[in-house]
Amino acid sequence: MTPTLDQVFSALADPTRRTILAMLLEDDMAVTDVAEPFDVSLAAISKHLGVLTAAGLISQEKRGRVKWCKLEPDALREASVWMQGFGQMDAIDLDAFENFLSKELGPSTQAP
Amino acid sequence: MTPTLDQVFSALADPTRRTILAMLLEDDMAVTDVAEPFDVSLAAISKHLGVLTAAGLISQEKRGRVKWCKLEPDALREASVWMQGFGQMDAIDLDAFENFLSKELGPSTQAP
DNA sequence: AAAAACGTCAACCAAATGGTTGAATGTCCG
DNA sequence: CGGACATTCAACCATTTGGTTGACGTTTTT
Repeated sequence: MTPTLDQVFSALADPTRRTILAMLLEDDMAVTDVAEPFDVSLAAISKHLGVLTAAGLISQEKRGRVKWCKLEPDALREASVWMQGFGQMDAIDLDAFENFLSKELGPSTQAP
Repeated sequence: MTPTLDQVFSALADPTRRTILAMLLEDDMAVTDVAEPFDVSLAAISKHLGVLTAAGLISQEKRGRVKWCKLEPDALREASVWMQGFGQMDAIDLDAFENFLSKELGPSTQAP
């Protein structure tokens, strides 16, 4: 089931979860190691990881007794595109945008 | 007080609020007019607008008995930058962008 | 085999969220 | 002035959220 914008944005709304994502930017991590720097229980972190997984922002793979957490940055794309619709054009690839425009406004599709 | 990433992302996590933002993309609107298409009470919409204002995503200016709501897209920048840190966002998904244009702005919108 | 490590589950709790209704406030108009 | 309109406030309710603790099932280590 593809995650919704609701899931992605509300997953990002929690500072603990954003920190976890930033940690995973460095490297894949086991659940216990993700939990280590935080001042909450392992179970709480396990729940956060469940939310991030449901939102598609990370994936989890169990190898032996260790469950590895891996960042899935592609899940941010849909949300990023939504935001860019509000004028954050400096954030997008202008070449790709021009390419899009020339395709849309090309000779055969030009509005009368 | 500058809004936090928490406030921005959790404001964006609600579909009603995202729809309101998309409506304000077209034009400034009065609270009553914002509420009109939704199937909830005016008070509920008023609360949503309060959340959006606290997040800095809109501003509200009272002129006479009418309170005008105006999109403040700059508030998205901080959140957008945070997401950019996760990479692979530079090549915008053109299909998704087109989808945004047609879905959020509506088919009646015409290019100038 | 027993112990330790890894992680989740279940039950519970407090606080936040999104919704309702009805009264209250302010403003325009006849 | 008095009424209609625009918006918020206050009190309330159900659900969700983020947290806890302790028990539990697996896998590794000794």
